[in-house]
Amino acid sequence: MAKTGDAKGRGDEAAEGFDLQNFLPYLLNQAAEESSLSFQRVYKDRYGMLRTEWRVLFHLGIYGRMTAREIGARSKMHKTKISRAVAKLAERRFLTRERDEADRRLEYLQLTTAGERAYRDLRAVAVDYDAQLVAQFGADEVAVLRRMLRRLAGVVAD
Amino acid sequence: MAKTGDAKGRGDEAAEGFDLQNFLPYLLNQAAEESSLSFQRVYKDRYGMLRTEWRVLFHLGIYGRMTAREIGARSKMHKTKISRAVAKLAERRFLTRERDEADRRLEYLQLTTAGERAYRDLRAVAVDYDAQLVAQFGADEVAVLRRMLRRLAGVVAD
DNA sequence: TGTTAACAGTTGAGTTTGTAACTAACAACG
DNA sequence: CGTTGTTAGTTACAAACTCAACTGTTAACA
Repeated sequence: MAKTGDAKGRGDEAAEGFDLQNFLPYLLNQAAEESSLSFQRVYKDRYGMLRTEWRVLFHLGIYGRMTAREIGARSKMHKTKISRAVAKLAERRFLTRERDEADRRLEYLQLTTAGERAYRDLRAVAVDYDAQLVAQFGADEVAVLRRMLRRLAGVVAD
Repeated sequence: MAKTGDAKGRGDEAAEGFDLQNFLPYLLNQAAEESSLSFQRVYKDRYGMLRTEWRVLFHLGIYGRMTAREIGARSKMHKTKISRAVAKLAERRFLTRERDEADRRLEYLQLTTAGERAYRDLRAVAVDYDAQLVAQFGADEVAVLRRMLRRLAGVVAD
């Protein structure tokens, strides 16, 4: 009933041929889910982490000591997600929290040695993943893909 | 502390410069979330639908009458998600369920007139979105992006 | 046939997320 | 100072998701 076979002369010719597999939000979600799977398995099985947690771990690992607010600004994750992720990471002794005495609303987060170790381990996996990807698609194509994704994500600067 | 400033001579030169904004699973998730937002607002506000629900709606709208199993095969959504989405759509009279008498495990799903109407409405929004995207990025780049995403998603054929 | 395996779809328990309201601390301005 | 507004971060509750177990049905094959 939806697939009429002759789409001409109805007033919605362009829409008739609509393909879900070309619709970008859908396609992006599919690709994101698929590409996350292998990496997810590692941080989940090896450290019992959730997506939000490895993200926080990586932010601290890469950029160093910072507050939850700064992580939110960089990652665009909602503050409640970050709050819970930080609580879990602290509980597992992957990070320490230190109150800013000048502005007592702020709390500086920093990886512990164990946190650093986990970060380096997972980072190695991520680097491998990227290398594999470049090998499969070619460096140029991957560069184009990254550039477009960054624009889509609305990342202006870092 | 993580950013040492001189990464040479440590044995992990490649990893030291690791950038989250280049890591594809992360980048894909960011882009997917961002690009889903505007469309999500429409199907949520206008029909009170969830992501899974518009997906089922679109599968039936585009490909016509089919079973939940087929939707799962095409979309790679888990069957419990589909089951619940179908239940909601049926409750709202957007689709009808019809048992296959030859194989009574199967249930054919089909959009009602109201379901068709909702589908066409949302499809128009999706088509607009795509047009806007092509205008912003250029048809060639969008084509490249789609092709790569399809490969990443592991879509072999349809 | 009778038994066992496989499949379509549903349900339930536990976990994670999203929204909004909350606490505590600082800022601005009369 | 003191009221009002804003910000960092947490918590409560409802909605949604995951995973495993379940029902009902067909298939396989001894």
